[in-house]
Amino acid sequence: MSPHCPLTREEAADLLRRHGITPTHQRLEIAHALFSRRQHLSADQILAAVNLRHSETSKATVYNTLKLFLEKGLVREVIVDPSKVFYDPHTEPHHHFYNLASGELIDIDAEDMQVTGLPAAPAGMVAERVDIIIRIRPEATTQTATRAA
Amino acid sequence: MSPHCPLTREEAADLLRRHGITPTHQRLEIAHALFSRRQHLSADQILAAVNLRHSETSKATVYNTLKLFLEKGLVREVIVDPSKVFYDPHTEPHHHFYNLASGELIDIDAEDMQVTGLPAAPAGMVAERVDIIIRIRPEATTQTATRAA
DNA sequence: AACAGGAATTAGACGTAGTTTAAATTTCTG
DNA sequence: CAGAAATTTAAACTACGTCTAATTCCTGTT
Repeated sequence: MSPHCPLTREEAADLLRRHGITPTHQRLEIAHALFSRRQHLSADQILAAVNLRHSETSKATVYNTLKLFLEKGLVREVIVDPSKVFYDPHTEPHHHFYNLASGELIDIDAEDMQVTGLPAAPAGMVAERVDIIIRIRPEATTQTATRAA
Repeated sequence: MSPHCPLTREEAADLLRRHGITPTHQRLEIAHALFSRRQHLSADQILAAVNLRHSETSKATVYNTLKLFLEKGLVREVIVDPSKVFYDPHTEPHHHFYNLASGELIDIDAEDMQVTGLPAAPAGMVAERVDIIIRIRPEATTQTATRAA
């Protein structure tokens, strides 16, 4: 596992600067929320986390900042749930388990996996990223839908 | 390529009945939209396709029907775009290219590919499905964001 | 044909994630 | 400090999808 420590404000500011982002108060708060805990959070959850004590950051800023972080390669979007996007502070190549029951995401290191037989991208296209999502669910809770067929 | 012919109303009705779905007029229209063209459509596009000539099917029915088709295993959801869900009439195991520029989805036969080193699902969990999405984009249009870092 | 009853459909109100806008505030620079 | 540029903000807005309650359709019975 990579050592993503709780990180101080100094370190967070440095991280932003290294990515060409002016470290404002709000951006530091958001960076802190994402990088201190090692989790996948939705914009909603980040907004809540940042304003836990006293409201100090607006919804617009959270969305602006996440988009900025995304462009600068600081975070990744994880699109697994039709109702919301998750932001992933882990940017090295990796994949995900997605727990359908709880909505929880679990990282899978890409090094452990091999994909062969990947077809080439269509003419004039380049592959930007390969995402593997394994949707999992509790063993006991069997869905009736399939059995009915 | 599997032979998904344009299919007559008779065949469509049969397909629905085999999946335990009462074939109503609206459901046949929707099935036809999905299965005659071999495409991935959003609910929006299906609504438009079905009502091309004269409006005859409501938004609520399109959503109801797609959910029903999903439960009965007639279609699959493809979640690649944060803003809308695509419905895929192809239910055999396969994966997708997702064209970030155009929003177009292209099937990749699962037989051609091999994934090794897939970790086991966490205790008490079963894998329901493995989705592989290859995000592609036009070669020429290079994004500046990565180079800036 | 009349009718009862359940399934399917519907318009329109609603909820919610995310975007936009225009103004206010902060930050930077000379 | 003045002025400009960048950032943040509240609030209005858009769009996908859901819900509700009423209506229509279908099927079997008499």
